[in-house]
Amino acid sequence: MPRIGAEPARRRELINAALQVIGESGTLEVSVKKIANKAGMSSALAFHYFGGKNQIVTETMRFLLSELTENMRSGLIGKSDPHQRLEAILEASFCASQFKRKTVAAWLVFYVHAYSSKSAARLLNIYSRRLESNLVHAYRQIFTNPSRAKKAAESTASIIDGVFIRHALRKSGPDRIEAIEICRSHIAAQVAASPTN
Amino acid sequence: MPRIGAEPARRRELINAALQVIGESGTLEVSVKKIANKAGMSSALAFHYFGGKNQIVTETMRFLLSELTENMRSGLIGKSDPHQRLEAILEASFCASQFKRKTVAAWLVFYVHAYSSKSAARLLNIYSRRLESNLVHAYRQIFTNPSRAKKAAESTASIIDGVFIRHALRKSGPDRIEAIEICRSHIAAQVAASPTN
Amino acid sequence: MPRIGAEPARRRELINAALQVIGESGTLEVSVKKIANKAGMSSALAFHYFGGKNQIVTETMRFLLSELTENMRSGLIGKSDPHQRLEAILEASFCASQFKRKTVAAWLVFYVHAYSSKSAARLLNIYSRRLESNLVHAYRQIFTNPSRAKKAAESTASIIDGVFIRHALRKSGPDRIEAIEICRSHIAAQVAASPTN
Amino acid sequence: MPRIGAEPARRRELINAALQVIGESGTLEVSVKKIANKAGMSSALAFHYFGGKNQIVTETMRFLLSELTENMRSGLIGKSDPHQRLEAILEASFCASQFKRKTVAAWLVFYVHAYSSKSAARLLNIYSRRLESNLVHAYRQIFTNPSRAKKAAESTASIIDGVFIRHALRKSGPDRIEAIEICRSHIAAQVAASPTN
DNA sequence: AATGAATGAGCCTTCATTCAT
DNA sequence: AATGAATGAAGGCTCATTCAT
Repeated sequence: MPRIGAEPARRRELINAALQVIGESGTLEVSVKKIANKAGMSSALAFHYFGGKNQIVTETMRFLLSELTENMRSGLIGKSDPHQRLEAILEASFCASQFKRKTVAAWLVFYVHAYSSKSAARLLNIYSRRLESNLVHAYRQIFTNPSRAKKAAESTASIIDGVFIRHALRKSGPDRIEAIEICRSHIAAQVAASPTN
Repeated sequence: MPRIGAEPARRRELINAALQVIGESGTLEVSVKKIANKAGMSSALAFHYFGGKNQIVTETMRFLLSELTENMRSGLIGKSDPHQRLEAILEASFCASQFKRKTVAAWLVFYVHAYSSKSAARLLNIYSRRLESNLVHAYRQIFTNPSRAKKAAESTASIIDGVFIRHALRKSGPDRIEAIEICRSHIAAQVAASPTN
Repeated sequence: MPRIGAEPARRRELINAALQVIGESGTLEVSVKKIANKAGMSSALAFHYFGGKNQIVTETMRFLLSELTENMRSGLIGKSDPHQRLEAILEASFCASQFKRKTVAAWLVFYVHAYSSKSAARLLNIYSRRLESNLVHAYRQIFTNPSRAKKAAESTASIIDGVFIRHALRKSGPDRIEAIEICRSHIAAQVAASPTN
Repeated sequence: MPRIGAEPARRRELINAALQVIGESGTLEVSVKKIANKAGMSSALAFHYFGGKNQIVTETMRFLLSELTENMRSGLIGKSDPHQRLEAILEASFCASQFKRKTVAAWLVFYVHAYSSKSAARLLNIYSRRLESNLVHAYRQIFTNPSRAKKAAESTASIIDGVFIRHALRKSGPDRIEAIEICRSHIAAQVAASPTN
């Protein structure tokens, strides 16, 4: 997790601007100039700080993921009950600060970008594995069968992603309550369906 | 060199090429020239047939969706048992011909594109509503409570999308058996969890 | 004067279409396709008939000029009085059929085109000399001094062109009555100013 | 390589180059690249400074007109005698610096361009009205009848334009002495023809 | 630290033109 | 006679990137 706070404020402004612009346009096809100008600086300065468009994109993605990771970490602290932990994971995944239309759109853009960008894939992978590990860990305490736990984790990760992507495309903007509810009931169904495992 | 009456064939070739190129690159940022060349023609001809890059993209998307729709339609024909229908929906959603890495990637690209393109959103919407209507219809026969059916449909649609997107990013390429299995078990859990509804 | 009547009707239609399109757009930057389509044929056929865009333009210009020339010729026939002849020249120059906004615009376009096109310059030159010769001939009968006649002719040709161009740019469309009146009074002033010459 | 604070100079160079290129070719169909290269810079820089080809053209036209306007203004300063003023208008209209073949050609091109371009028409209109107002003002002091003055102004403006356009197309290049002489004698004839008005 | 100057590369698109049918 | 197929060339414009100041 890069400590962005330690970087000059200008980098933060730029990352924020990138998030805005990418989120608004739903594309990575945004010019560095547009991002830099939104951050109130010249594009040359953006290059000075980041070295290139790729890096701006990568750092912006890293920032988004690190926020999510931090949310999850802090939400899980001190909770040992698996159900509580699953709930915390949902809360973090759809946390109000991130589950806004523009942010979700940026998320999606990065998600797809990972398909063709190695560095983006790496970043996403780290986050993805952490989420899965948290899920597996929780489900292990619920299902005695490890393979069952693994499957439940995979399935839960899938529905989180699915709900995410579907809500991103809604004109009305995503509704986090509803999103969480869908995932929560998925978890409940999973558990209920295999009571003795 | 000019082949007469070649319009339909040429358009198909172009759409195929677009699918390839977009699927390979995971982006809409591909030049018309690249697509046209892959289809064995000059970019000028591509413009002659489609009128512009947007139309190429739109038509390609339409093609993908129409294939999916057709798969679903033919898979559902003559099945009245709701469980069979749900299974058919899964089969169609992850049908072997479409659930290939490149196709899935193209799918994803279009999916995201719909965020910023009105015509893409419209196309996606039509397909999306059809899927949902099929799901709701099936669940209505399983759950007496209509609201329960609606929720199950939404949840199932979500997990299908989630599994789709997750498998798209796998280096190893998507595994349709596994994908279907995850969704199938989600459906089973839904049903098992609310036996009396 | 090319006998256009002897050419296939298709050429005529094409020339007419070119006149329309050029007159409407006020530019030679119109595609052959647009012209051909306006004439109800494919651009390939236009090429078949004319061999190239340049020829289409040249022939169209030739047509316009030949019409003008014919008007002038028939208007002058049988008139020997110089004042009557000058009046006939004005009538022909601003003849109702040609002095329409679109036609005048096409005229202008060709006029400017002559600056950079040899063939256009040649055509214009022929017409220009004929007009001048007609003017000089008339003025010779009015002014005994040949140099005075030459000057009057040049001056009259100038004001005809000037009135033409100014009326071309009017939003309200050119007004031939007014145009002729200006030229007529110019002629009168010329004559009145040198009564004894 | 970058010169700092070069914007105004660069714009001027570009405008000059545009004038050259347009004047040489007698057409607006000149690529921005050609203009920019003539000005010793890349086309991208031209776009950077002007934003588009249209603006380059418009600014070039504006420059030409402003020069003409300035010539007229300074030529009229301190002159109150109407005949002197008319003479000054002619001098300015055919001032040596502007009445060169290439400049006149550019003028013509812009003139015709005004037919299809709103912004060009606007620019031309401003200049045109100023010229007319100057002419009317002078003739009002010569003719007591205002309608007579108005007609004389219109007629003079016409002959100026006509002489301009005719001289533009001469291979030998325009001859300002002769041009002025024609207009001068037109004015004289006007005045002589209506001595008591 | 910060920016305007500057450009090469590339993209979408149009067009005149040719050719086989 | 007539046209769709096909393309090379060119044009306007954008953009990531570099550099001097």
